Amino acid sequence: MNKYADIQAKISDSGLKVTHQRTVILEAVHNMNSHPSVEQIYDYVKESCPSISLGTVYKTAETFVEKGLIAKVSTHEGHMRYDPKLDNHGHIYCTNTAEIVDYYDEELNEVIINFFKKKKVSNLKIKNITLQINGDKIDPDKEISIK
Amino acid sequence: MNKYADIQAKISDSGLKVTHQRTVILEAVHNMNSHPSVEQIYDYVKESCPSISLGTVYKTAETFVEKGLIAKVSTHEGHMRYDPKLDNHGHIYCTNTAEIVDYYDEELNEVIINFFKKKKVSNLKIKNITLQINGDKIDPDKEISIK
DNA sequence: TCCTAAATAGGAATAATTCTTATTTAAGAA
DNA sequence: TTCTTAAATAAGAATTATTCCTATTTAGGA
Repeated sequence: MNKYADIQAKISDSGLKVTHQRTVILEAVHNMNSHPSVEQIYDYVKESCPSISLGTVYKTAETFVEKGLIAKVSTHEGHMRYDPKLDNHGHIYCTNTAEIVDYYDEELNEVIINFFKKKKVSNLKIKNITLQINGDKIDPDKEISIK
Repeated sequence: MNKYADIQAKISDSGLKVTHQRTVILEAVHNMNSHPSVEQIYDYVKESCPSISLGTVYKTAETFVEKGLIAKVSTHEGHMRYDPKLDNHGHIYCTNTAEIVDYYDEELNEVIINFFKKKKVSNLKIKNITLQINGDKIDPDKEISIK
């Protein structure tokens, strides 16, 4: 019984060696629920892996992005954050609190997908499409909702 | 007859002192036609203002963003670039060449605007909405087109 | 022309990220 | 299981990006 079994399966399936560092880093990105930065991942994984080095976290996060295990999101300020969710969704970035909030809308997805079906982008191999809303959170103690 | 007249009017109208540095920096962002980075702006303006300091370019670019004279765009890699165009448009970011290409589509604009009219985002003061397509340019010598 | 608050140059300080290399380790082969 | 080896990691140096500090300069109003 290994609580990391599914995480390790993902790493292995992507063709990477399963190391303790990679396991805890991928688990962190999945469980932190906050689009963490490298530094935040580092702080989190030090609990279960105190000797891990920051360089390893940088390198591993990028490796996971290359392998399609996680996604990266760059904030309006140009800071890199990581996201375990690989499905189509948008991001709200709060410029005052640095929070990233996911939002899902099937209709909006469809409209965008249809747009790029109809229009032809030539000479470009599209990797991803991101719709990001940037703004200030008005009351920092309350949630942002979209409905 | 001052070739900077319109540029300087913009600076002045936004409530900022009109300095030579600000003038050439704003002119650079408008005329470089390439969503330049701070470093690129710095190299460009050194021609007409050799003693300008890099710190001034950093500070001035951010000041212009605050005043709404230019926009900032963060690439998929988290690097900051500046954009003189303030109207609604999307960006294609080429991950292999670091180019940013503008694209305009009235229909897509409308769809997105309508979405945010219909849906209510609460507790957020929206500053801007960006739709960015990230991908590799296939033939680096040819243009990207969208039609 | 004078005055003053704001802007700038220059460089130091800090932060973010990548690189280097010796050591360790995963995982396949024997 | 043990051996082998290429790949991964730790640690910290190096590099790059950005901000900060302060003395000097300057725009623009009085």
